[in-house]
Amino acid sequence: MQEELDERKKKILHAVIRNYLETGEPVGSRTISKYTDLNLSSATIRNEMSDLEEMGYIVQPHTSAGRIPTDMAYRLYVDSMMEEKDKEIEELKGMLQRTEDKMDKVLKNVANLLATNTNYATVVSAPQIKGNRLKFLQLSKVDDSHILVVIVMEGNVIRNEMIQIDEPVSDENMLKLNILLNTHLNGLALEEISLGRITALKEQAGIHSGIIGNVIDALATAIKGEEDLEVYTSGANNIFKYPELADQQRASELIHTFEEKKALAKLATDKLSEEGNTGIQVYIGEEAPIDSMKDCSVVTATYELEEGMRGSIAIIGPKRMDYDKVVSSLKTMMKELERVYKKE
Amino acid sequence: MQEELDERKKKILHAVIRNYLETGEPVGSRTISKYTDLNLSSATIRNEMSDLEEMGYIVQPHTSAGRIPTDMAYRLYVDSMMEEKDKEIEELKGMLQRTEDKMDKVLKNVANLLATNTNYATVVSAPQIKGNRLKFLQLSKVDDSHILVVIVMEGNVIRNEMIQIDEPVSDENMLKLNILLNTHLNGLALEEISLGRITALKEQAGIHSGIIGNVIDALATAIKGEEDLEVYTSGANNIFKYPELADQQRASELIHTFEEKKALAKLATDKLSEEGNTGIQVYIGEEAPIDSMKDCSVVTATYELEEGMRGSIAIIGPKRMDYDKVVSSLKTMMKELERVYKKE
DNA sequence: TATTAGCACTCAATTTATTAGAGTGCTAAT
DNA sequence: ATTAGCACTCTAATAAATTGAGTGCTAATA
Repeated sequence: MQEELDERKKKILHAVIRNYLETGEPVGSRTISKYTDLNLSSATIRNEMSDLEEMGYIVQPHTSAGRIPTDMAYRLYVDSMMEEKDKEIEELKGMLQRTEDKMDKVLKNVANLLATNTNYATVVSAPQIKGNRLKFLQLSKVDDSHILVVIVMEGNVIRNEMIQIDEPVSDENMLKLNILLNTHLNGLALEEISLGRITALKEQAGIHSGIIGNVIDALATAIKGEEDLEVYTSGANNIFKYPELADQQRASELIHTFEEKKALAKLATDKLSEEGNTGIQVYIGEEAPIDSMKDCSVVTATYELEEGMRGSIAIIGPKRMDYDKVVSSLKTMMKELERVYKKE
Repeated sequence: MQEELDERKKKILHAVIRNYLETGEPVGSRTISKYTDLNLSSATIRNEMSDLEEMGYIVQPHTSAGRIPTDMAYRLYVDSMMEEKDKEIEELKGMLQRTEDKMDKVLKNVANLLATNTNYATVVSAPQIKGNRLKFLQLSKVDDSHILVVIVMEGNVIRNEMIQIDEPVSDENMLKLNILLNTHLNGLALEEISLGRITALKEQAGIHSGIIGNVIDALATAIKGEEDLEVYTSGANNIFKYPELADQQRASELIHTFEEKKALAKLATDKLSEEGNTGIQVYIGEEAPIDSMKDCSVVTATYELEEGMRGSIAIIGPKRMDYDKVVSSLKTMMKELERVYKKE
């Protein structure tokens, strides 16, 4: 299909897209003829548009209507026509400044900021830990039948697990257990905790060897829990601002997807694992890996807090989303996020 | 206004309500005349309905339409006409059986179950701790500039806080700090940690008195964090199943409320603090304390896991919700929840 | 040869008119 | 007290008419 577009066609296509982004209505030849600085009559534009349609960049929803851009046109637009406009989003900067240091609050905040700033729905996934190495363990006696296991992993991710025990453990023994476990397990990744090691540990634990098993289980569930990914969403109701998404069927599905969050997690991690890609991805319509988003565009970005701690942000809106703004918002936010977070 | 309703009027009103619950359409006199076992002609019904309208129990959306119940009628229905029908919901039982022991997972699960079972939107608020007494503290050295504070409160609620320190602390000193803090603070509620106590602690801490301040701060934020209430939602998209709620305006507002969760938390705790009320509350229309729910009914229930650990569940649907089912679902769920949770 | 004015034609969307039907209130008969 | 019967009302559904934005094509123009 598409031969190269000459300069004029590009300009016209650009005008059609921009106009459609603003209005959400099909764009007619007369509009373009007035809108652009090309000074061409509507008839000429019509001819050109006819060509563009043939090439697959625009379509008519019905015979006597204006044109709307196809996914292909958006793709072209996103790939080549995008101009940065950082200025508008400078305001975002510094808004993160005085936030708490609790990661979940920060991320929730990021989602909110982006959602209100862009008027699209936003998804932020918490960073995943790559290696999942154990930094240290801390057992504490809660009461005679419960022990609290605090697990600190690399990147200072902390998990708590409560384990039940049959008979009380003396304070000295608690101390011994702590030392025993830490000397043997610290610095290990989950995969490295072999059955052999566990048996060795148990032998050394003497009377309380049963507890070792419990601790290992706790460790496993904690690390596993770490894997099923926190996701923060905001601005889901923004979809109602775009008629093409707001009808019941679609809205219901989208809201459901947002509530479920599972599919979103997938979306977030999808490109995340790929090679050193800190870039920005744009999925247009069917390109998105989620069914309910067939009529949306999704822009995702990957951020990295420290080596191995990477999460992602996705912004979901109608296909006619303001790609420029979204992309630069994301860029600013990511820079800001990394800056704030790395300094502490 | 309302004088007492005679038996027949009650029956007719009941029929109107039930019918409207099912269909969502205004109910005409003929329908009632066939539907009930009263064997009255439509004309008679008409007369009675005219009376009921005058009394404020039903209204006509327009002159030549059937009648729909007013909030007052729903109120009457809920207060006096409700029959239990536990059977249908037996299936709910046991579904909680094999869940994990992580509170948040369980509650999320409860929300899901109720939402799918009732087809209404569901909100579950995590239990709040009444006294906020400190069970014990545990300081652990993470690295030379960070100490992890693990805070265990009554009811085995656990919080982690990371504090920064200027100079490294030796292992012995860590141990001393731990003992010092625990001997002085255990069993205290936040309000009881006076400035006097803090100063005394600092004196005894010697070189590391600065850390004491940090720990107290950590304690404060942890307990404060405990206060701003976790809320789990599910089935928000159920509102699209009821045309009277599904129009853009309303849907958008509702979804927003659901996403925000703040207002919901309010809703949940609203009646919670009141006297030993383990009962079920029904808010109809304007009765609800949330603006966006003017056209909804809200049924809330309070559950108690152990002394002082109380949370609440709310189910939100159209005014014509199936009150019977919702109430008995809630009852079953609450029993189940308390049973499962109290046994461990 | 590229551009443009002009015009007939198309088709969704809006408006207007028409009809159908559900439901009421009232009256007179039972 | 109840009910059959009928005129009346008003929404909702359907059909018909109108509007208007936009197109494609052709012939004139630069």
